[in-house]
Amino acid sequence: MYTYTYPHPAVTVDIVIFTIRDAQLKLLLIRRAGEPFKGAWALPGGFIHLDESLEESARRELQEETGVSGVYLEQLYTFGAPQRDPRERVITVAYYALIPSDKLQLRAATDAEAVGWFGMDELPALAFDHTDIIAMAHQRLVAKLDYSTLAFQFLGHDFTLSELQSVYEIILREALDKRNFRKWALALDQIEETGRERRDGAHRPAKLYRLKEPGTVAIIK
Amino acid sequence: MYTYTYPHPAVTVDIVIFTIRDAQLKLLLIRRAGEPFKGAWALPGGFIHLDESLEESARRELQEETGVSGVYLEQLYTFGAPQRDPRERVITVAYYALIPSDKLQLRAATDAEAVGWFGMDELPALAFDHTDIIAMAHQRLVAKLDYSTLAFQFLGHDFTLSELQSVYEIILREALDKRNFRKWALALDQIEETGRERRDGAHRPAKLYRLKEPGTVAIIK
DNA sequence: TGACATAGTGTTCATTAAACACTAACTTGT
DNA sequence: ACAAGTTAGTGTTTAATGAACACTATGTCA
Repeated sequence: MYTYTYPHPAVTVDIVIFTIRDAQLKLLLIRRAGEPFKGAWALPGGFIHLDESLEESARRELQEETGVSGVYLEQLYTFGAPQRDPRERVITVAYYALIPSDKLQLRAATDAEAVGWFGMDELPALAFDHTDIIAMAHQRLVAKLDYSTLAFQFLGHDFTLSELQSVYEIILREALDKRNFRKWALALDQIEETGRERRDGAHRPAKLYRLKEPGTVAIIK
Repeated sequence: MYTYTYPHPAVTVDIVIFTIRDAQLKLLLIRRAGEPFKGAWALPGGFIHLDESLEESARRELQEETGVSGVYLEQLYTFGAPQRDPRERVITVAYYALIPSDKLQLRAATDAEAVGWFGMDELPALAFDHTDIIAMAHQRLVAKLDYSTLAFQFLGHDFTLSELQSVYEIILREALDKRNFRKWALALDQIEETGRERRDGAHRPAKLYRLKEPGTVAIIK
């Protein structure tokens, strides 16, 4: 038992984990095992430990749910409406993470049927205020495409320009001009040729590029 | 006494309250009355009440410290390093607020010597991690000038274009071209002439403008 | 009525963004 | 071996936006 002289809220972290899969922007949901909202889909998350920072909590949850580490993770917003959890006052610090498609295979079927990837258009009913959290994460993601190199984090260590363009087109839901896109991407001075090529299918092979500073998301313009 | 079956952190809100005064961007600090950091300057803030939302907590603190309400307030970031408060685990949800200069006179001397306005260049040593919080708030403020009409919130109900330009110059710390600035400001389609003028001093009077939608901060371009 | 101080006003030039179509290189099937 | 199919790769022109720049207008006050 833990006692305090004044009331304390519980604090959780929830994570919106985005990836690109089957030419769609998808996010990871887990099916709730217990009450409240038992059986409903919800964002992965959980209570923070008192000896870890908020980001450490988020990375721990991310690791537990997907097995991945070292990916892009950013604090999104803190949600704390008094009745958002029917049990007690729970404040959640929401994060969002971007996972490159090639890290996904590592953990195809995690935990039987309790976890699933959902496209933004096919979200099920969600527990708590998780619909709001996802909406805000999506909004932030789209906004950041405009002024940062965030989207590069969806790609693996090396990638082709067509793959990069495809990430943008999927998230923005619009076709982009190939020549203008390539000019723009190269002018950012964030990527360089690896010297190798990707060949997959009956067509000309594509040059592979890599980020000059893989971990970094640059603010542009 | 309040007891829980697992440990809970304490949750506070802290507010970076910006205003423009004496041709400087300033923020409000209060001198801590109790331990820890007794006597040090700190951001206004306090523990949340369990029956109010985070934003309500922030507005309550803002009201208590400055007497103002109805001003721009936005959640900034949540800080939760395990040792940021020596007493117990405290997570703080930081907000920032912008106060028009003309609302300031209402509360010239609040609480004797316990409160003061400080320019960004003359910040004293601060309690907790408040230096980090202020740095992030300042960064956000500057960034938002570029893509929103946030800065308009520093002005009163009506204002001249020169006053508006001066807000930008103070925050950006650079001189702006008058003609380009005016063209830009009018092209935003966010302000309109009131039909009145401000006359103050031995020179031509300036037209007064007002926001078309006073409460709103528009995202531009 | 002249000196002073801030308000107000357009044009030119440079940079950036948007539109647009063909050739190159590989695989596969005949 | 070559034709068909598929994706990779490449420049130029035009429109829109941003940056630089100087003078006149209108008030107050001595």
